[in-house]
Amino acid sequence: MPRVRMAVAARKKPVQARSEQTVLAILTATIQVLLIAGLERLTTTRVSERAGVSVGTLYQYFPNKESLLATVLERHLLAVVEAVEGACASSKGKSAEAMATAVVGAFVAAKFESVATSMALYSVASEVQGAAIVARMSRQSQIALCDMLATAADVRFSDLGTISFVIGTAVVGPVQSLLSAGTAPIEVHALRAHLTSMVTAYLYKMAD
Amino acid sequence: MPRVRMAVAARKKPVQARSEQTVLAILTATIQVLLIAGLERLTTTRVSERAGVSVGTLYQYFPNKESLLATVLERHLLAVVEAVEGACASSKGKSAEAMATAVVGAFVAAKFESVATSMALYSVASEVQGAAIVARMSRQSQIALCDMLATAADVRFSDLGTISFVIGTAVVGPVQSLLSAGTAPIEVHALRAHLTSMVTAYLYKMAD
Amino acid sequence: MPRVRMAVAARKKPVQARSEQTVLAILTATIQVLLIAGLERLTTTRVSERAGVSVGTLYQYFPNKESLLATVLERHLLAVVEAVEGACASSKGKSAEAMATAVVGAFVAAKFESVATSMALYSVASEVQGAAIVARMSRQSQIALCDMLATAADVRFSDLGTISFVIGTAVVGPVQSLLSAGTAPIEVHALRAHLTSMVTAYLYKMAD
Amino acid sequence: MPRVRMAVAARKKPVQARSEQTVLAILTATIQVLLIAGLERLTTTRVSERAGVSVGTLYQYFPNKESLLATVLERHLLAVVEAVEGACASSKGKSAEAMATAVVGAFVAAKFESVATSMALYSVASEVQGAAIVARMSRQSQIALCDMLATAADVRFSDLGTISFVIGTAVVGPVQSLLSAGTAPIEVHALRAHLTSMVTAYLYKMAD
DNA sequence: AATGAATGAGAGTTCATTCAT
DNA sequence: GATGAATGAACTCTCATTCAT
Repeated sequence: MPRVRMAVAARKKPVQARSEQTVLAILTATIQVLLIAGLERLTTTRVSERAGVSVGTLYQYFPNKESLLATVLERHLLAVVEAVEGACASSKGKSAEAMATAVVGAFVAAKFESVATSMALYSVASEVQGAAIVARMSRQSQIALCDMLATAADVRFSDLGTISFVIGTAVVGPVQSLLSAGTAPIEVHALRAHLTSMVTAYLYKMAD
Repeated sequence: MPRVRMAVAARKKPVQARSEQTVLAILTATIQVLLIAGLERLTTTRVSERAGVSVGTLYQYFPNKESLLATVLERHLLAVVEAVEGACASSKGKSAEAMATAVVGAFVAAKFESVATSMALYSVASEVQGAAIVARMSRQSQIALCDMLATAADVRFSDLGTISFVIGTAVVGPVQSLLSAGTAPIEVHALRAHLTSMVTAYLYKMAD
Repeated sequence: MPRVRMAVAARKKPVQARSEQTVLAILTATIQVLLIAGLERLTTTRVSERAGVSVGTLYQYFPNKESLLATVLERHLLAVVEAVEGACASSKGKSAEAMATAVVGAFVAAKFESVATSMALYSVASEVQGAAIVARMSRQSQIALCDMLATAADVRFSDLGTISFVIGTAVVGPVQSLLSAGTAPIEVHALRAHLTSMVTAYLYKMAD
Repeated sequence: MPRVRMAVAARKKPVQARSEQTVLAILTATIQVLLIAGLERLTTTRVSERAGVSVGTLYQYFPNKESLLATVLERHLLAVVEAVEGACASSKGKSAEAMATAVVGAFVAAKFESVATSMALYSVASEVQGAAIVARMSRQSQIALCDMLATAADVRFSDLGTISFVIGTAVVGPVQSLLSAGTAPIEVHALRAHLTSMVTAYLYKMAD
């Protein structure tokens, strides 16, 4: 998708600077339009207007609308996945409880750091194209979870695949639900505490 | 939507029967189109064609496309919620483990009973209108969870609101993820077992 | 146009009574819908609903929507023309001033007797079909004017055709304008007086 | 040269020129379709086809069908009103007869200069939106008539409001009737002569 | 590179009319 | 005769995308 951008990146410094700035403006505008107007009313013209460029310019950087949305979604999910991967990497060899605390903390922090973006992308994620990206990212973080869990200091797991799948997907629901709820039914720190407890309890229960 | 039907109800029995049949055909066709073409390519014409009726007929029963999708979504979620409510009602006074087993079992069964519908409605649920319906249904089942958990024979909970929120939303993620995954990473019965374990472990950990 | 109605009329008394009642209800409903919703939003369904009959019944009396509107328009214009014809007939042999007074008075009275209908039909009159009816009715009253003017006691006219055309069409504008004006710029009786003066002055000026 | 600043100014000229041409083509096509097909069969597609542009282009310049028709109507009426206003302005201080001759002449000339347009817009004028435009334009020319009549050299009027209302609306009927009549019942110059006589006679009769 | 006017397929929706009951 | 569900052609309007400038 970001074919053009990458191709240009390696060559011209000033051009790249301008391009990068333009691309960023477009991506930011996309999220804003998503929040203000919703996915259904998101049009390429509206995005380009908000970004302060012409439609033609938008199409110079993104081959079509779909790729624009895919890029926005991917960038967001990548940030979340990287946060999770980071937590996994630095928790290797620790106790299962420490692992649960680190991973849940990283995930919740990443999601709530850019609440607006997270909310805006909720609908994009369930489009055909979006679901695939979500699945890919999901798999990626499950691998990180697997790697981490195998090094747990206090316990040993026989079915790492299923366990990491369950953990990786179970924390998403509550967070998304809290994000999209108009009036928050519970506090963020309460959610983090509960999810940590849940994952911890689950891990020790599944230990051999 | 059943506005016309109700108004007519007192007068024409056979007419109503045909109407109901027509409405059902349209709802079924909607799910099929959702599965085959996706939300983006779902058009009222496509739905009516597949239902074997004219577009005009579709609009005789649904004021607009949005209401059609909302109806389909609501019907499905209502079935799921009712399954959960049923499990909650018949598990009152039992142990926390029995409760977890019953609720997770009911939820997974309901979702996998109509896999096609569940998958098809994934994208509808994240539309503006859809999110509200999901939220409403979610709240409804959390109330049932609350009522049930308060009667647990072996444990007592201090923060029922948060606990039922977490349980109600945490099981959704893994199930949805499994449904939308092209190739199943794990088995359904394994998922049910793990989710049951997770909820059970979580409940006993949160007990006072 | 009123084919069906006439055909039925000659045969069955009770049927005719019911028919006439139904037809009248439909015609009345048409005017009401015209006033409430306007020509653009007038649908046969809306008219039949308001008339308290089914669409099918409407189509039993009027072959199509156009004929319904034509009938309503024709009935109204016929009443106006008959009023003018009556005034013309009973003013034969009188002075030009008496003629002007009688004709203008009859026309204004007829138009303002059913203000609602007059207003409602304004738009119908300019449809293709409507324009023809208006033209026909216009011609009919011009003939009456001609016949009357030829018998004027105090003056004699050489170009009766043109004079009756001008009189017949000149009084329409001010009346219609007053009807459609939201806030009346002048009073009805002032309008009648002015129009009478205008026609009188015109007639004596055109006298040989 | 300072590209950015000039860019807007320099670009807009040719672009605007083309736009103006496109808009004109659409307006002309609207009148043609109105004449050929009538208001009922005037569709935005039909208009754009005749204008040699795509529907999308039409909607780039007119937000909806209604505004297209309103623009066409307003342009025509404005021309007529300006003709009347011109005649009024240059007849100030003259005799009432000179005033009548000038105003009737200007009105008839303006209407018959663009016979096609005049005829085409007859039906548009009676639409909801159209009636308001007609009323506004009507008022505007009545003001001009008032101003002029107040300066009459040979007579003085006590009820200028009513008189200008009657004159302004009375001349419309005969002209419109002549325009829409398939076969002309009278000649244009005869109409002008008679209307002038009528208005002149009326004015002197209403003089104090 | 940037622009934005032009495109036109296609979407949602309406409504005059029919016809089985 | 009366009914009103069903029909589907036709309409208005949108918007992703292109391309001459």
